[in-house]
Amino acid sequence: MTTIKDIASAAGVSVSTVSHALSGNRPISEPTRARVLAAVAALGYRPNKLAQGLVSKTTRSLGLLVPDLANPFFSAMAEALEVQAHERGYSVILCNTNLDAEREADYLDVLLSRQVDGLLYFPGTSVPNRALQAALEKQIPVVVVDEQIAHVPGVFVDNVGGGRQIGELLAGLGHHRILFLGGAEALPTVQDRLRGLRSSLYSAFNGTDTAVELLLRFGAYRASFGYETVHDCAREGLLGHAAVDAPTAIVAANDLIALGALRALRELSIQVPQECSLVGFDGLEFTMLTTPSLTTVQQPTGLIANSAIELLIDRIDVSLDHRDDYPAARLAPQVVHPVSLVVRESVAAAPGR
Amino acid sequence: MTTIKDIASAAGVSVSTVSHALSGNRPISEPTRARVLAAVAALGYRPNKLAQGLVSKTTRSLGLLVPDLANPFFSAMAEALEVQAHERGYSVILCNTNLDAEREADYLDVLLSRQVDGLLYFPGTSVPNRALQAALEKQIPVVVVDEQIAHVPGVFVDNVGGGRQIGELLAGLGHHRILFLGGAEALPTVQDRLRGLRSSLYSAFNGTDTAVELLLRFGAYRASFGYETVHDCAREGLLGHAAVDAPTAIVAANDLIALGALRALRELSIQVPQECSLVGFDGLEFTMLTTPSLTTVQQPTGLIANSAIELLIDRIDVSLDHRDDYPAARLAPQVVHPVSLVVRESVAAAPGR
DNA sequence: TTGAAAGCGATACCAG
DNA sequence: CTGGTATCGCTTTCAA
Repeated sequence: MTTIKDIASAAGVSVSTVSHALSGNRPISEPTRARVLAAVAALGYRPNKLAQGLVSKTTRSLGLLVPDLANPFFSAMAEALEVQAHERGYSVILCNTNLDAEREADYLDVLLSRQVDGLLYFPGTSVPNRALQAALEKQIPVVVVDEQIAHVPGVFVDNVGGGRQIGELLAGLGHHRILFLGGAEALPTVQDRLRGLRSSLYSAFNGTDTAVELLLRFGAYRASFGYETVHDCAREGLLGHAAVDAPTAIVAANDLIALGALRALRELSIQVPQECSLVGFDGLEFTMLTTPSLTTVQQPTGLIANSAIELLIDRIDVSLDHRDDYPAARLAPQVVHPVSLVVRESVAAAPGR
Repeated sequence: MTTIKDIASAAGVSVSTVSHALSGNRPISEPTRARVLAAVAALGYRPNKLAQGLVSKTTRSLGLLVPDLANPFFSAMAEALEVQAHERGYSVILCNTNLDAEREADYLDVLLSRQVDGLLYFPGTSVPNRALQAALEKQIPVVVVDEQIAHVPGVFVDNVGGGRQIGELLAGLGHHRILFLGGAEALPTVQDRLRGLRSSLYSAFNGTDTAVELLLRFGAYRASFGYETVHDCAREGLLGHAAVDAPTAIVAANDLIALGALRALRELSIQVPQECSLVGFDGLEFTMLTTPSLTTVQQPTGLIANSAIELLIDRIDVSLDHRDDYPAARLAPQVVHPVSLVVRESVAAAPGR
């Protein structure tokens, strides 16, 4: 392994000269710099980031805490975040928390001991995040992605607005009996999407003689939840051809749930969208490939990643500059991105209208 | 930030004692160790991995070079690999190469300067991997995942066998005109799957008066390729109700391609499986949720990840022990996992038989 | 414009 | 069983 000393002797200069020639932190005469650069190229020198980090107190690395890469939304976000980070010269340490508080705490330890400059944190769960709190106490820059947490900088989408758009679409088509398949009940994203849906439905039918009926089921952001719940509902007589007053539309809190529901509806021979409309959330790629293709709310993953990295790196820079009076700079900016409804085949007018 | 010195003074011992009390590298009297541990707990001390790595020449970190996390197979593998690595005390640095040789080289630089102990490498592309060669020359332990590369340790599946199982299933159902939708033509995984398919078809129909007709199309491991190619074929009169001697089955080189193909077939009103059977490869979760559900070859992602991490860590240990006579230990073990065909709704007997 | 030397936070060797 | 100290590879004053 070739070190800065090797370069120094090869170029016939001191190590400080080499260091400065490479960092540009002080003027170096052109001939000297050329000799250094030549030696670097000749010996294939690569500065040791560990040593650099040890003295500079900064590693240009970020920790990415994500609940579950098997969820395509998270893997899309992970990809986008990593690409953005790399463009700005940061490396990403990947951590699969599996929604497990113990694992989270564990990872936080590892990341801190690896001296990461900042944390990208996906809550994904509704339990009060001890790990997140610990990180904040350690004064390490954190950006929460995909969820709003008070007093913590974050990037997320207008989930209420997304829910509202769904509601407006469905109300306009005459749907007023709707089954909502949520993820975990306590999840803010689930609650927000539901809130938007509910409010737009109520205001749409306000003053008319049709009553809004919103049937709620909660579970998890997984296809199996959608699949099983639809079958459960059928078994309970809430859904199916024999059911009276069955919902005419199903709104899933994310695309995975919708996918599971779609499969179950097919098994129950319930025609989508003729007998029952179906809407997802996230805008995953596969939603355009299902049969029927899925109406969904598109999340701008690239933009989210963009703002998240920007926010985080800004905070890192701030905390570097104001190492002492850090609390003074303690703003908690929140970036909200709009979402857009993508209407596809899975939605039609309510039957009998 | 609290350092080992702080612990030493807090516990009233020397730094070496603290170090050894924590590492267990030499006997420490019980009372002393207790005092050290108490101080550690009290001050929330976490050893700085940078400093540790600088002296110990090992960082317990791995680089994961993956072409594209948007592909669910890769994200499933990434998740499994990271979980395994974490269980063994290793952190994973995520790198999205996007099949771009320049990015790969770039990442390799970063990873080397970060002193990773080893590399998990997904080729994903067929171009001769300069980055991989460079890594090998640097003597850094590498394990190639998902593809066999001569003289490089690797973990992959029996793609030929998977192709053969597909061929046997289809031949048994009377399919002898088959459209194969490959990924990139030069990809070994694509070639192997095709080879297995072809050989089993030929041997099944050998000696009969039915001729095997295998139509080949190559493109990329993406849904859009499957979608567009099926439409192209229809436009060319190779597929569709008007086509004479249209293939009775489509074999896609992976599940994404199959998903795209399924959608296109639906748009062409070609019934799957009554008019055309469809088979994928990878065994992604969504394949059981499509309509019809997809027959596919299941890859054991967990097992693959397991062997890959094991292989890599073994090699790391070896290269640590034999730092000098390393080439002597230069075996290139290759682990092959079997795959299993999962038969679902998308396959039926060839029409008219 | 350049060099010498003091650390960064840990490990491990050498004494005692 | 414990303590001092050189060292890892680099950045960064401080002097020249």
